[in-house]
Amino acid sequence: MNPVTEQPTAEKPLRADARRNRERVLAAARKCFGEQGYETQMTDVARKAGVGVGTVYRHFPDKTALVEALVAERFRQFTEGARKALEVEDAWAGFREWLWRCGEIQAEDRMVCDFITEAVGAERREAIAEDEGLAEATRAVIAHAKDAGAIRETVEPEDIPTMMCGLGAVARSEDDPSGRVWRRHLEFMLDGLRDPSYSAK
Amino acid sequence: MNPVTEQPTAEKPLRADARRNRERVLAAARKCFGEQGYETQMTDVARKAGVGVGTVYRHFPDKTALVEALVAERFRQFTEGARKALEVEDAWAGFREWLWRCGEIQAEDRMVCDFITEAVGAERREAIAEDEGLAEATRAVIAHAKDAGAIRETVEPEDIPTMMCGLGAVARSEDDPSGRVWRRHLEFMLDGLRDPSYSAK
DNA sequence: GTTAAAGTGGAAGCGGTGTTCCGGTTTCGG
DNA sequence: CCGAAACCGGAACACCGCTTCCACTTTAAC
Repeated sequence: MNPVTEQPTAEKPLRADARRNRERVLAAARKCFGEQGYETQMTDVARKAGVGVGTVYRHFPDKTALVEALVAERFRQFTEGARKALEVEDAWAGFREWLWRCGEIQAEDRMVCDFITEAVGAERREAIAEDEGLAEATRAVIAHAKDAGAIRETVEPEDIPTMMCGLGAVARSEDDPSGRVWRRHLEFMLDGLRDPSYSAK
Repeated sequence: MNPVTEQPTAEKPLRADARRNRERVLAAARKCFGEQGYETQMTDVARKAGVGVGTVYRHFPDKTALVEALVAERFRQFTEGARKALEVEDAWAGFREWLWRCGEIQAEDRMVCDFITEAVGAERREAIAEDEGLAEATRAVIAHAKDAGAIRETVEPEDIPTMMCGLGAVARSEDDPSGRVWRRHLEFMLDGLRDPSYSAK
């Protein structure tokens, strides 16, 4: 009744069919956008999900909202990877494995590549990174790696999104089915970040 | 008269006004595409050039043809830079300056970034690189740098287009007016390519 | 100066994609 | 079991940008 009490957090339970369809749409979207990136059409998603376009729009106000929902999931995975990196014994190994994981994720999801390399304004990108705890987690990993002397002192947290941008552009390349190209690219970049005087403990 | 003699190389001199307009279109296109990349509209180019769209289409069959004409110019600059790299005394300095120059070019032309990172199929990209002598020049620079021990033995010519792809994605970023970000990125990549045991002669 | 060929401008055509709208259907509390 | 509310499907709509088309203008050869 009181419009104030239920203003921002107005969580209303979805009807059974609605909840099912929402999942179907999300699953279909993950697949379509993962393969075709931003150029995926809303109609494709609807068809794949076995629902009408109207249903897609009922759950997501527009294409951007759907895309951001998908991308947020991926960003959460990036964050999770960063947390794991902090727990690895050897700081360099943790750092390296984290970026590697990020590469794998990009390689198997064209949408996240498109998103990171462009597709939407930088503000949204940063907002989502912040929301999903990625910005903070990145700072932590960098600090940790620096403390251990694993990466150069000149490396800054902001260098990571930049690298992900470059890596994303490479990873979404259509003619790299084996992933050989992006792996080489990442390998060179890691060499550029590593502190030359570091040796695993 | 004989259709055979003038078949493939049928160079007909353009009328004076046509030649003038062609130049205007090219100049306008360089500016528009340079700033806005592939999303530039044909109408924009026409307006900027002070001609009708029809005139643009008279000189270039479609948008792709216009884009490729512009990009070919840039690729020629890449090639030219590579040739200069071979003449520099210190192999590492030559190599480094070349990639730096490539970065500058990408930073001031969003279209070439779009082209290198996507926008068109890889076949066209490779075809133009071949046409403009870039592929060959790249092989030469890599070989030269390796001979001098400036870059790691593991570096291959194909790694350069890959790096340019990543660099292009970074360089076209709208929020990097000073170029600080792409320069840092390139610097790290160079560190990854450089042979650790090399010292300038 | 005359005329045929070359060139021009820009309105209209067209294909493609995100989004809306609403008659019909499903859910679920009472 | 009933009815209101929530939900669904997909045709229709709206918009946008590349490309075409042709009546009109300019060039340049004779």
